[in-house]
Amino acid sequence: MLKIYNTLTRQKEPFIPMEEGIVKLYVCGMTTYSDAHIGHARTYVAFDIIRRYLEYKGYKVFYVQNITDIDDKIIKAANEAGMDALEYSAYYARRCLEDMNKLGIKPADLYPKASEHINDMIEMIEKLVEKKFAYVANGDVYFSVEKFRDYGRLSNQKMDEIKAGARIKPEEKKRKPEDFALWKAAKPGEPKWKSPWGYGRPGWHIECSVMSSKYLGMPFDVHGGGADLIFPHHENEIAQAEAAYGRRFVNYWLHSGMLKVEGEKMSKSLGNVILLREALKKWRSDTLRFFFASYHYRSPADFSEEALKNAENSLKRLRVAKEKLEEFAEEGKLNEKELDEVEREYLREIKTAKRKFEEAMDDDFNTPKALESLFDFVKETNKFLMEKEKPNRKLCNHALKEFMRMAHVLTLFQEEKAINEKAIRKIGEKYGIKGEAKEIIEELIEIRKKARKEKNYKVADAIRDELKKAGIELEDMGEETKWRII
RNA sequence: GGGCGGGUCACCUAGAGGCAGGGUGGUGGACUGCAGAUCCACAUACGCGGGUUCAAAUCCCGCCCCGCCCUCCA
Repeated sequence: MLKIYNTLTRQKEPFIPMEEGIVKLYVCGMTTYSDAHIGHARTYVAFDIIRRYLEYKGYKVFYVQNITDIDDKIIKAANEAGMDALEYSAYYARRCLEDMNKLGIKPADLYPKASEHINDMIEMIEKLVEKKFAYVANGDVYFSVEKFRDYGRLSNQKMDEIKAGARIKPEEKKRKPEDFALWKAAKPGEPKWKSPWGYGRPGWHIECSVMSSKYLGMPFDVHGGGADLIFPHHENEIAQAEAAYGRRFVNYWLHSGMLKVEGEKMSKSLGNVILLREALKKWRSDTLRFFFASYHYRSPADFSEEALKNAENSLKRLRVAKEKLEEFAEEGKLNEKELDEVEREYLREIKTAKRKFEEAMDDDFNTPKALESLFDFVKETNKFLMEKEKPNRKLCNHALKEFMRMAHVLTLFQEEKAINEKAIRKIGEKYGIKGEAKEIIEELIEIRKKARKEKNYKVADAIRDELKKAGIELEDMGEETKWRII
């Protein structure tokens, strides 16, 4: 039974979707006025894993993630760059999705853009005005927070506390400080759309209420986002949608913890914002994903050189075991009757690991705990392969399949590692070998084998070192030498 | 000031009344020409001070420290 921590109730609740077997998931996407940073990466990996686990459990997941392409910051940045705001945000939206793709995130089913849903937003705002939850002031439209009784429930704040922190900016025409804009009258140099209140543009919060309910219905199952969005963004989303339609908006609210860098918060003023594309130059995407998976999604995570190095080493342990299984694995139906006692024991361990994995993930997507079961699995695999010179190939195949199913939920081992062709060819040249990188490696291993036989360890070690620098690790197993990409 | 989440070995991270789990790193052993990988073993941890309890990392109170939010941040 899957249990999920619901921000709305501040406790873990059994997960029951509206429609059996189907999960409707909405996650707040990016405001695209610059490249994605590793904080975005953290959030979207977290929800990618959540989505994958739901799919693992057999749910059909419909995943919607919006793109905010109308926003003060976009307009400001575009104006500074002398560009059209929508073109500017489209450019960054493309880059952000590209980066997420490189990170290895499974794309959402739909990426609706705010600018393409203006009419839907106007409709919802009209409804709110009609129902007196919103008021028009000089071309602006504001939501009247005091009209919505439940306001503050998600962020667990009392109204007077919210009021105490609220301000009215000079250009705003709202009646109460806690009110928020649904529609803003156009100013010179801003993108604008025609509305019943004159030309203008939507406020930020309305797009999510509109697009999520449009594509997922109301109520829908899961709404997620970074913890920084709980207030006011998600609080406002609830107010808008529930006031407009008079019924519940979302059943489960999920929030991912914030990412720090070297123990400090990541901020432009500290100058420690790390862009995802920069991080990807330094770390492999699967290292980054392992790193994110090694934290529970609700906890704050700390991006540090040491922690990433740690992740890299840890992941290698999993990978080596996986590759060992791959060597023996052979398609075919596993016949349990053919197994001997050692093999049966291994089969039992596989089942145990899988059970523990599911228990961990069922407990509010506890990925660090789920990783434990993968490491258990690896230990048992290593022991098993150590004991069996010729392990049952079907059993290895079965083990590999089970392992990969779990690993894939945690976003691991999705892509084949590429050989650094250029570097290998260069080494090949040195030894007078031509051809495909793989052939070069095989030949180098032959040369080295001969050298080792002659106890010419200088040559043998040189080849090993050079290959290692080119990303190929050799492992001597008696007579045999195996290689792997690192 | 208010709301929320934290402080667990050298490092990263689970656990939330009953011998503190996993990974990285370290040390020793097996294997090895060496290295790597692997296995076995070992060491090291619950921020501080009170309280409740047969029993507290876990519950309560106080304090210190860190992070997030408090009107447009994932």
